[in-house]
Amino acid sequence: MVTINFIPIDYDYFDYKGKNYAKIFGRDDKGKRICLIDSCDVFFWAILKDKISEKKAEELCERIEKIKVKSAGRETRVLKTEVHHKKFLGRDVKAIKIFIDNYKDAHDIADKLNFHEIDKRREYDLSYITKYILEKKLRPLTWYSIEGDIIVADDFAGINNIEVEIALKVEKISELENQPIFKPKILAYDIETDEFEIGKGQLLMISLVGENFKKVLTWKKNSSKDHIIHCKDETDMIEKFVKEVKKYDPDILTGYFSDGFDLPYLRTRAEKNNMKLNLGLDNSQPVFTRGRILTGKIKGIVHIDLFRFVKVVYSQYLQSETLSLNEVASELLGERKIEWDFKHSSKIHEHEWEHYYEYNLQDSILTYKLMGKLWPDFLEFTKVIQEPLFNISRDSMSSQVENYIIHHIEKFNEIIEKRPHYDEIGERREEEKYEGAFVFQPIPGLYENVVFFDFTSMYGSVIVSYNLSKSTYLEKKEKERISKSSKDDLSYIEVDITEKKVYFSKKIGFFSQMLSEIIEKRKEYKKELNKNPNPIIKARSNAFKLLTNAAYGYQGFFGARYYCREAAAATAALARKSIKETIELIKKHGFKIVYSDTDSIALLKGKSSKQEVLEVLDKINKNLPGIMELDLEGFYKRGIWVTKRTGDIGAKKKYALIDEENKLKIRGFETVRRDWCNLARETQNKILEFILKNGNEQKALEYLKEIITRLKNRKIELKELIIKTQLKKTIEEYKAISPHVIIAKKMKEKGLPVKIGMVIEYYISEDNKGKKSLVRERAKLPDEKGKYDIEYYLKNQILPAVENILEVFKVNVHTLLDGKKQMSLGEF
DNA sequence: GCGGGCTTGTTACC
DNA sequence: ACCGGTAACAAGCCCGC
Repeated sequence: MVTINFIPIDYDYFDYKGKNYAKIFGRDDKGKRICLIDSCDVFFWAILKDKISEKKAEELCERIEKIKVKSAGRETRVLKTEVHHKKFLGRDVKAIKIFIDNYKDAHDIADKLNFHEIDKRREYDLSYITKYILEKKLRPLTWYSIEGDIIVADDFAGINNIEVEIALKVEKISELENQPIFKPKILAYDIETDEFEIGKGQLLMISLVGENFKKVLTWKKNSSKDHIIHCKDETDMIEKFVKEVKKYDPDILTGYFSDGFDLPYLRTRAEKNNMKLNLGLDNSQPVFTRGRILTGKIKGIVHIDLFRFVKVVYSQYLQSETLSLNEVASELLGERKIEWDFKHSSKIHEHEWEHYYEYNLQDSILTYKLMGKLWPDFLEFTKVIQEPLFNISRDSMSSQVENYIIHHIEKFNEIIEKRPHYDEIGERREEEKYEGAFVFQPIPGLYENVVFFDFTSMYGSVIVSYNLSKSTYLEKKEKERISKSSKDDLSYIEVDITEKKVYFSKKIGFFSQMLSEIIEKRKEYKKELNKNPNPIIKARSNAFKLLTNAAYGYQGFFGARYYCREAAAATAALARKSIKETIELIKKHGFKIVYSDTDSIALLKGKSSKQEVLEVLDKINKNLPGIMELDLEGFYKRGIWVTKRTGDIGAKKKYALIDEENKLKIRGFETVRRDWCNLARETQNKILEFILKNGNEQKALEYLKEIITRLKNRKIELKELIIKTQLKKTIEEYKAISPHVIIAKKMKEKGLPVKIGMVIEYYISEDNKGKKSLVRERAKLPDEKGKYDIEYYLKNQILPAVENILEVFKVNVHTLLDGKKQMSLGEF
């Protein structure tokens, strides 16, 4: 028996003699590669109908214990059963815990449980790894002291063929009180190819970057540089790649979009060359699972596609308009890719190869640095949610919420709800949309001294304050039963969700309880962060913040185990009610409301002092229910709201503010929309800035005239006129062929990469400009020859971007265009 | 073949 | 299919005249 300190990094499982085992890869405190083999009880639940007595339950157990299932060459039987008092969706239930040999047969055995005493079967749809973590409490990225026996020669049919220094059969697990800092060994990689479709073309080079480690493997032109390793051919290069990875021995192998490109491309090329891409610690090849997106798993090494994590966890904080490596790295690291215009290898000049190698290397350098920068987020997310790093790096926010619930439900004695079946998802999706947030209809104008209030985590605090969830939702019958049993003090609340009324128990449910703990922790770590700024606490606080924000969406998401449309609709309804009441209260204090959207309210300070505004805020807070809280978001010198393009009413979700430090805050305007050309965006931005700074339109008008003159004289560079639109589906799927679809087609014909999610760039030219010509007929690729269409850019880009803003000052931009001297106030 | 209303599609706000 | 609804707006589509 040996004892080691161990941190679990990657989880896998296997069958041996019909039984399930977990195989956990990790390190000891000296950095040695360790593999643990362990097992846990395998069971699921049969929830009994309400009136089944203890005695009947015992009888049923006997019958269940006789069940046997034959499948896939093994026979699984029920090992034992136990009757337990559990909770299911907050209700007390009697349930039989059914222990079996092999988790894979849980479904089949569950199917055989067609006894009339049984109401529901649950927890047969959790993964073995999730079950294992729950049962044995060997949580990822946490240090443990492990006692166990060294696995020798033929144990588990030669499972020790794994390339690890120690393999242990676990006997005892105890968490270390003192948790040392864990620094994973990270290796980043990136490939370059001639084609962008998996299965086409060849690999040209592969770069690898780790700590004090950089290499570019290539079978193309020789280089005198040490870090550029020459290979005989593609096969040799792939072999060397595998060797280099094994030698470096990383915990994490990371790429950017590597699930979708680098790893499957490598795998396909290896196949074509009749060789194995045996990266796994047991020399297995990467395994790809086909979801909506390909996912590449390597045994023992955590393969992380950084793009996926950035998309789920980081994108909402990023200013970047795309999530390309270049933009994300430049925002988060302040470093960019090396410039390189893609061309086929046959067209690359001899002297250009060195540059191409450095380009390839830089991508891995950026990926490596990004992984380092995001590591605290990976670590904290993993520790909070308690699923393996591999899943954490890929799961959607709804899965993260769900996994948090699964790993924190034990103390509620709750049996876990099942995942909805295919047809159930279909039904949920067909349900009608419920009414959402309230948006205030603004009156267009320029306002002085604007104050913004907002509710902190509004939807989350509504869910907690009113106890809105699947387990607290009362069907009509239940509601009536409750109202009969306790007449004086109503033990439920009624919520009007527009199309009907719904009811929720006041007895706190686990969802609200968990969410209130999440919100509490978020507050706690935010406070700690203010005292002691550090990346780990920041990441932890952020993890709780994201969970808080996703909880509402989760309950309204059709794929959720704890989906509850009524709870989601009630959350929105109570938020609407709450903000409308707050608006009325603020009005009663003599303030004018100019805007409100979902959880924020804009009011005019008028002649009141800041102090008086804060006093009103205090008063409102004293009367808010539960944990709901209204905050001061900020004081602004000025703000502007404009009319919609059609009609005279004020546009919602479009406004611009300037704070006391002259910082602009622009929402919804073309300035912040990437599907408008830079010229229109920058012109609008400048005009908003002039207006908000000066409180009038004079300078803005001068500026606008100058831009128009420059455009009319073709003095504006083409790159300022490029319009960018994302391709959201394949070209064939489009019913309406808009300019960006035509351009995508052109690109494809040219052999350029065209993929879903790509941002297509184009400009509008003068060519084919007939009377009824469509815009798409004049759209051209940025490097395509042509004259940009001055009229189009004036009429469809510049003027629409500024006319509603200047209209606030009664300036008609169309008369400006005609060259007439048109100044403000002239018209009325 | 023209114009306006409707649909499709993208992006933003919260 | 992989979190919700609200909203603005461009461009294409389509139908009645």
